[in-house]
This record gives sequence, C-alpha cells and structure tokens, in this order.
Amino acid sequence: MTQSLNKIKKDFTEGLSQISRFWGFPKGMGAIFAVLYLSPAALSLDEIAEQTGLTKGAVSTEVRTLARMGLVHRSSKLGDRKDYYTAETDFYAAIRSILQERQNSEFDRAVRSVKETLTALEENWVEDEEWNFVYERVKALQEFFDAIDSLAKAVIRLESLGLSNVTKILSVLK
Amino acid sequence: MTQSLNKIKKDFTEGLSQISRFWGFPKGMGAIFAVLYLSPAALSLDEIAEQTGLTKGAVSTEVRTLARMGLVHRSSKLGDRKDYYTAETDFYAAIRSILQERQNSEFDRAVRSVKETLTALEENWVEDEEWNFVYERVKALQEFFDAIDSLAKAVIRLESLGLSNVTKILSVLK
DNA sequence: TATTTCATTTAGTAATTACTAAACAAACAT
DNA sequence: ATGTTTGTTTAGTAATTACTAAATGAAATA
Repeated sequence: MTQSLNKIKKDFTEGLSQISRFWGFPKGMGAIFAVLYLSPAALSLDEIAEQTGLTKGAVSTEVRTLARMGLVHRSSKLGDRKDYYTAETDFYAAIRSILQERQNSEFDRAVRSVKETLTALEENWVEDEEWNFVYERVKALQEFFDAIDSLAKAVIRLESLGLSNVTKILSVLK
Repeated sequence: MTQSLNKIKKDFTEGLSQISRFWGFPKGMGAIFAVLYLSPAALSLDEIAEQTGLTKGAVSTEVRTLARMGLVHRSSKLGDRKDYYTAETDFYAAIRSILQERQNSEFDRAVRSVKETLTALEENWVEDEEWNFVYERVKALQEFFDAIDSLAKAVIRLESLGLSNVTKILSVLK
C-alpha cells in the first residue's frame, strides 16, 4: 500500500488534533501546530488557514495562544508585511514555557485558594474534632501542591530537559 | 473576620472545582472529590448529591470515573445496601493510578498514530528533500513521546512518589 | 488622502459537554 | 409475588466552547 506524502501529513495532523483535544485544548490548535511542524518554510496566517481548513480569524486567535505557550514563533520577513509562523522543535523548551505560563494562570489562582482555606481555618480555630480533621486534610493537600510546584519550578530552571536529564531521573527512580 | 466551618468547606470545594475544570475535567468532579475529601465518614450517593447540589444520576456517573482514576474508593457496610465513597488521601498513589488509566486511553491511541505515521513514511520512501524533512520531524516527535512514556512508566512503578523521591529528583535536576 | 493588504475583534452559530429528570433494573424485605 | 430502596441508564436540556463570517483596525503604499 502506498500513500502520498500529503495523505500521510493529513493523518499526522489528525493525530495531533486528537492529542490536543485530549489535553483539553481545541483540536484546531493541534492541527495548526502539526501543519507548522511539518512545514519546512514559515507559514502565513492565510496559508495556515488554508491547510487546516479553519478561518483566518480562528487561526489568528489560536496561533496567538500557541505563541504564548512557546509552541510556535512569530517572525516577519522584511519587505513583507505578513506575519510568519514556525513551530518550536525543542519540546522540552516548550514544556518549560507552558509550565511558566501556568504560573500566572487560573490554576495558580485555584491552588492559592487552598492556601487561603488553610489560613481561614487557622483564623477560626476551635477545639473540635471536625475542625482538626478538616485542617489536617487541607494541610496535606496544600503540601502536595507545594511539592508539585517545586517540581515544576525545577523543570523551568533547567536549560534543557534533554534525554540526558530524563535518563538521570529514571535512574534515580529505579 | 470569622467564618463558619461550613463556609470554609464550601470555598474549598469551589477551589477544587476550578482546579478540576482547569485539568479538563467537569467541575462537578472536583466538587465531589472535595466533599468526600473533607468528610470524616464515607458518604452515600445521595449524601454526595445533596452536598454538591448535583443530581444522583450525575454523581453516579462521575463518581464512577473518579473511582476508575483511583481518586475515590467505593465501600459498603453490611446490612446496608447503599454504596459508600471515600476519597483517596495518598495523592501520589492517585497520580500513578491516573497515569495507568491513561495508558489505554484515547491519548495512547493518538500517540500510536504518530508511530504509524512514521512507518507509513518508511513504506513510502522517496529520495526527496521534503520527505527527508518530514521524516526527521516526525521521528523527533516520536522520540519525545517515548521519553514522556518511559517517565510515566517509571512513576507508575514507584510504590510511593513520596517527598523523599521528589527531593531526590530535585537534587538530580539541580 | 485614498487604497490595498494584512491582523484582530466582534457578534452570532454550530458542536460539544455537563447536567437533569425520569424511567429502569437489581437487590432486598415483607 | 409486591413494594421499597438503592444504583444506573437514557433521552432531553442547559451551558460551554470552538468556530465562522463579517466588520474593524492598523500599517503601508500609491
């Protein structure tokens, strides 16, 4: 069975779309990244729109959030007022970038609310079995989030979470 | 400012709901977990429904997927035909469980499709600059997924991703 | 200044996802 | 059996999210 390169590219794009959806991102986002990732040349908004089947408007907004995540980069050629986009190929860099993005996100706000619960509890202390129970539980959760947080921060600090680092981690976890 | 324990619990539940949403889960799921997590006693479906404001039907289905993820546990008291649910308090165990769940998930299917793209490319080899380019890129992505995968598998194998392991990892990444 | 060429925003629609209410099924008690 | 008490499924609705088409804005050129 022989397939054209275009068909293969399309399947690949499909696959990335699903992965994108799985992580809670719009599937269009995965498609955009896939198209850029497989393109040797930087692409303009319209080219991306054409190749993904999305509207220019949709591509405009989604490519922006991709850029914020560090998964694509915007560039411009002189004497040409279109913007051009390329895919980040260093995925480890992308992960760091995403983690960083999440620092100031809705997620962090929510995590902070757990800490607030904790102080609210302390300010309303009562000698009470239920109080104790709730306090211990909330505290445990907060500590867990802290552990996650320091892990994330450590990853952010790495210049490269290259294969070498991954294998290092694996050996520790052995 | 003094607040009742109930108000505090409610705020906490709210917070977990948002975290749940952030990770792409229904917010009701976070609420259910929160209620169970703060309850000293195991709760029945109806009790959960009442405390979260959801319907019994909704709780029934969501609590089931929570159980599949290992975040809650179902138990039953003899002489009582209700089911009772408790929250998993070992979050590291829960993480492992979730990772395991994901192994056979939609995500894995999608990741496999990347591998398939690769073999499709190999079966359709042409001496061609574009072919080469696409091949290299897809291969790089596939290797990245493999790295992630082995990390996940390593975590699954751990009996406990306790603080000690986390600090170990942190020291390696230093 | 008017025109062209692009990107962004907006207002509305389509598609998806979370949820409800009610029917159903299973297990038990009488 | 018959009625109760529970959990599950289903069919439909509400809410959310992804997207489109068209208007707007901005920057450059003529």
